[in-house]
Amino acid sequence: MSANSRLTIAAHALAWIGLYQRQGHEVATSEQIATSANTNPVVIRRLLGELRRAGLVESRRGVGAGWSLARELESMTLLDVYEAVEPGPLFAMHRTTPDQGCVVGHGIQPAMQGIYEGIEETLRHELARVTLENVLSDVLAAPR
Amino acid sequence: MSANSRLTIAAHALAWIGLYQRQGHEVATSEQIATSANTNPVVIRRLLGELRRAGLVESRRGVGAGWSLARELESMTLLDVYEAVEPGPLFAMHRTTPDQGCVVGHGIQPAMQGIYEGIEETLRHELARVTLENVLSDVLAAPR
DNA sequence: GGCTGTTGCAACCTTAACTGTTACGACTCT
DNA sequence: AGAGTCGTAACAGTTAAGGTTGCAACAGCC
Repeated sequence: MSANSRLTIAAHALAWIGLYQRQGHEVATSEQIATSANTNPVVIRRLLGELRRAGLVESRRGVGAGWSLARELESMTLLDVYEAVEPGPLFAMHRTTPDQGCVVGHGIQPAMQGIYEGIEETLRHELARVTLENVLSDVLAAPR
Repeated sequence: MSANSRLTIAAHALAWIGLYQRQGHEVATSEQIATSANTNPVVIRRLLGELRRAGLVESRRGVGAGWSLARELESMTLLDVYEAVEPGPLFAMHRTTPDQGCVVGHGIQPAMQGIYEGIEETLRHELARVTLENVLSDVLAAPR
């Protein structure tokens, strides 16, 4: 499957901002987060832009600009982040419509649709069980 | 996320072979399956090759060649198919190692690893609940 | 023994998504 | 006015998947 690191990087950025704010700072810059995640600031800005549209972070422009949390880490779950950065469904249907004259070709899409919906619902439930506060705690609990 | 139709096509192929065999035929050809799935026979052969390595189907060569089920549809689950055709994990880590000198950069990977493993375990459990017999029943239950 | 139909597999192209990078305008504080 | 940072567009590079063509290998049949 597509090795998709968007959720990982987004969680990284949120944990970084949260920790930085607890250390007394107002805002974090995309430059700082990018250094920690070992990537490009534009990548971080793009991701945080999606999180802002979802109401998870806020940004400030001008001198002293940067990013801050819009809510407490306790109130954010991985599901919130997942929905903000992952557009499509987990499993896709055929790229081209199967043969509707064939019994299987005709019935396969509704069948798989129903199955996939149940599975994705379970996935969302699991993602909703993990808060970003949990993530940060786990991060800080790592042996050094 | 990656729109990955491999699981869908593999399930389609298995359901097709299963139904065809119930209609009294010995083997199904990649050509027939490709027509039903509206794709190329080589794509089907590649997928079925992976299912054969997983012990789900068998192939015969020469005249009268084709594919047949290696087990009953009742004994195959979507997890079997998923493991056969999806190599990597659902969520990926950073493409480049994060800054190990940063607390978050150092702890994020083990933290997310643990979280992701739990989620994937749940996903596998859900996939294991659906047999290919369930899939075929749903296919045949679709309104025409 | 040759013919035929199908698998097995390699090679290549196209497409799509994501990442990385550069560039520059917009904004706001000093 | 200057400076630092966001916002965003544009483009190249990478990877995975799907689609296509071609052909050798195989096995049954005449």
